[in-house]
Amino acid sequence: MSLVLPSSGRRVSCEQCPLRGLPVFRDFSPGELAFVSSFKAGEMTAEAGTTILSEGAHSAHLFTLLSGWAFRFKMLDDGRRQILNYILPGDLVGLQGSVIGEMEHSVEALSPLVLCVFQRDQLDELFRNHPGLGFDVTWLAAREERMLDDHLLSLGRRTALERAAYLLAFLHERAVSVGLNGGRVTIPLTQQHVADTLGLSIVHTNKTLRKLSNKGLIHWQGRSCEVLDAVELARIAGWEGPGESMRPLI
Amino acid sequence: MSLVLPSSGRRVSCEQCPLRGLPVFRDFSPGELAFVSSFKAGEMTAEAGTTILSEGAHSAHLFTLLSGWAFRFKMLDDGRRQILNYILPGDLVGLQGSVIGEMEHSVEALSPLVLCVFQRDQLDELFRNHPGLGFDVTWLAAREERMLDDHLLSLGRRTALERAAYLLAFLHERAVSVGLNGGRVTIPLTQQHVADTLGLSIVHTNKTLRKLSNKGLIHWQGRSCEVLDAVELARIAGWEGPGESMRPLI
DNA sequence: CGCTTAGTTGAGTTCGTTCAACGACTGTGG
DNA sequence: CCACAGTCGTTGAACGAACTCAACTAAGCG
Repeated sequence: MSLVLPSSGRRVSCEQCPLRGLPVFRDFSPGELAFVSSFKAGEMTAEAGTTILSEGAHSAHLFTLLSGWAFRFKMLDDGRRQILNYILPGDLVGLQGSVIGEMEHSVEALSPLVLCVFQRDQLDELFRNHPGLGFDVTWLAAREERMLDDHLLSLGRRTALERAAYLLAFLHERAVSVGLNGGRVTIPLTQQHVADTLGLSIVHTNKTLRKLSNKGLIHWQGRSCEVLDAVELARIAGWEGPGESMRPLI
Repeated sequence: MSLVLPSSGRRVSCEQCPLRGLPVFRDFSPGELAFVSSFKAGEMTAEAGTTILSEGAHSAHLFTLLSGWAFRFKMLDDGRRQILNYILPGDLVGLQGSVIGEMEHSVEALSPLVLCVFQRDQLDELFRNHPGLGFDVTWLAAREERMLDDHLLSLGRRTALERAAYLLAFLHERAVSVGLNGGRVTIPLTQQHVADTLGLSIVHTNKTLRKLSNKGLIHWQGRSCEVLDAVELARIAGWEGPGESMRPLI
């Protein structure tokens, strides 16, 4: 479980960023792109299982995930864990900590990661010289807020089966939007992660996933889940989908 | 249940704003204050029970709550309701809708409200001409995100009693921070609101609140709850508190 | 005075939990 | 190469927390 610290060597230039070409991300002006490029201090890689940021830390960095899957979580004193949201390519990581100060949640890698590293103290400059990008940061924060609203609705008012269906439809949709569908979508997590996301015990999570499996909607194997019928999952959950158009990529 | 639309008449000037003097709100520069003042298009009042913003709407306005209590919520098709968060004086209302476009939740008044009204399309100007205020908007979005993280932890991993204790300690703390403590703190909500916040049935909510009542931690009467021992409530919930210093007021 | 809303309480049921045991798979060291 | 431990997933059985149903009180309001 090693974590490679910010390297000066840059492998992916912002102009050539493989994410930027995706249809979900809005076009940036040359000026914006140049600033983001200069904002980028380097790259960081991390193995699966690594903790990227921990609760209580005052990180000097802000990240954008380039590739891989990660998740944010909080814990109670006695060890109970709640996964708050998942992080996919194109997502900002550590904004809360960068803006307010101390982190109040931790971030862990589900798969090997590559992250773009930004200096927290250059965020002021971003707001000062590129108001459009400042607005974009707010936009991304509002998007995260929306996802959390959806999760709250799920935890508070959906049954176990509906919750599981929602989560998998949600992750499927996000994966597809960033092009992680080589024919099929495979989500790299364990049933323990699902349990800690849905607020269920691991035993009942297993039985619930089995029901979805028996209906032919998902296929669980090893440490990952393949979504076979996202439309039916969304229908079971009564989930409308993200209703989201294009978004910025910083 | 009438809702008084934006009036040109301004009763409270930003410079004289009764909230601005509170110790939780950071000082603004004269320039910032002048801009916020010009940003303010008017005021709006609403009676308890009024819906301020509804899911699916494209509101041309953004608000800051001046006085009163409100809440954000979402509903499933069959009527199940989840309260997402509460809105207290000094909070921005409708930011998600203003930034992304369509509202994906509704907002309802718990008590009579007074709101400052801003024009959504002047938000660009705010980011362009006052980067510090732009940063502040992001700061407030990150703060909301934090509260939602806490709520998720609660719904996912706390017992009914812990959840209730957390909610009341949380609301108490927020009320105190904006000076709503005339000796004691009284929260204007019904047990149905508590149930829809905690993800519990109304019957079980009643029995849970009764336990807190029997311990002498709260006093329920009429359509409101008085918090008697916020420290013990926080201890039961295992809640650290908001860990929050000063914040901006827009 | 009847009507509505909010809160209360008991009884029985259901959903999700804990406890326990087991199989499949992976990596590791002798 | 095998023995072993560790992780992950699976299933049954018993238990408990939270649910639904139902009935009732108290307060507010026309």
